[in-house]
Amino acid sequence: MQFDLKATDTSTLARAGSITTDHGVIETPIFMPVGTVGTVKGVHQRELEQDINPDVILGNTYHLYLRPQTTILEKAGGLHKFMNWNRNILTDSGGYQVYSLSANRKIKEEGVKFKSHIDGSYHTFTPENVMEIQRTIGADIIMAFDECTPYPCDYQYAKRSMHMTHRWLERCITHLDKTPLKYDYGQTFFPIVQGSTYKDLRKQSAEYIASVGAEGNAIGGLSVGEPAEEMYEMTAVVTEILPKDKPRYLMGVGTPINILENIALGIDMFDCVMPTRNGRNGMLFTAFGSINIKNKKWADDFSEIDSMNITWVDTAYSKAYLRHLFTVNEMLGRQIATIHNLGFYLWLVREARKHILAGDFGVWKSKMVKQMDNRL
RNA sequence: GUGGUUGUAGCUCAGUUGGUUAGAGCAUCGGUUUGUGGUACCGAGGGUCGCGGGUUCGAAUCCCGUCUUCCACC
Repeated sequence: MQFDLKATDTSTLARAGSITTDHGVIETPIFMPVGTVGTVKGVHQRELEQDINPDVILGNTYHLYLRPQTTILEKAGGLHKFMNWNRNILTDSGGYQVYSLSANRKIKEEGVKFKSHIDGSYHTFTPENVMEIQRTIGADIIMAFDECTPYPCDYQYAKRSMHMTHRWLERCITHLDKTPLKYDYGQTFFPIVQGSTYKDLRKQSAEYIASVGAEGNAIGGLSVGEPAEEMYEMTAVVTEILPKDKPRYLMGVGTPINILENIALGIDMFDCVMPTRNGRNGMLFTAFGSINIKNKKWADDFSEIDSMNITWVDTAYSKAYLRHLFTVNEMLGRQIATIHNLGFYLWLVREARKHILAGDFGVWKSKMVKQMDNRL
């Protein structure tokens, strides 16, 4: 993997760069659509490639490990071939699922014992087997196995957890070095900064993460319910320490505004379920604010979904028709909303990149944040 | 015509020997969603219990009349 920093904004810490892997170039800042179980829910490959057109999507170790399971993925020749996606894939390690499955797991130094949400069977994730699973899935970028702390989180727990995540990181790296690549392309590994919402822990964690010299670095444990201001504070502390010549990935963020604010703080990569999940539940994101398409006021509004026409669905369907599809619970409604939202998110980061390259990102960002902070 | 049966929220229905402010599912309206356990979740509005009378401290519930639904028999 290679990272080229093309430009840094004049008034903010925003950067434009490009990541090159064996599956192509990722222009940053980037938003990575989430494709948990080997599919970006509700989106055909053709729409994903041609209309939404991201350089990279996300997969999930926890879900893919449970189904279809690694034996199938190995027979398929890896996730790229299995799902017919020839661009980049990043896999999350399962650390977040351990957090969200909180009622059904036990975290110990050795690893995490958890109960499958599908059939109730017991499994264990350790830094070692998670590395092996990610080798088999075969994503271009694989993530360290970490503990994502909840919010709020008391200081002592956050500190202990952070140190355990650091120890797990060493085990991940040691084991990865012993585990050969399974396919004919490379994989790169990103460690994850933790430390909850405590500046001193974030600083300490960022310094430790930076010291391992990975090709890219991630920030985890945010966007778990903390106020946005607190998230920005943590990002600022961490990006100051993480190396400038390597990509920085803020995991799980966020709203369109969160993304712009964090780009301004020097983040290069994002992923979030929001455009897909909220889209499936009737929420549309636009450059002028969000829309709940289920609201009655759209029932006889025959105007196009989004006059900006970022993806073809925006002008192919009216608001009234899309509302009708949600009212009658037709899957097409969820598909249209998902395509629209992902199209918008990708447009947003591409615009951000353009403005960073042009040197006027700060001004543009302020205008967009004000404009998008609105419920239509 | 006779006998039985039915009537409770927009719809389909619960509602105990009569006992607080008559409930549910669906529908409607609004909200939530941040490294996807999400076809999800939370909340709100909506009822002269067919109608009229009676018994009772108290009636969706018991009695009478009437209208209505469906069934059977003439």
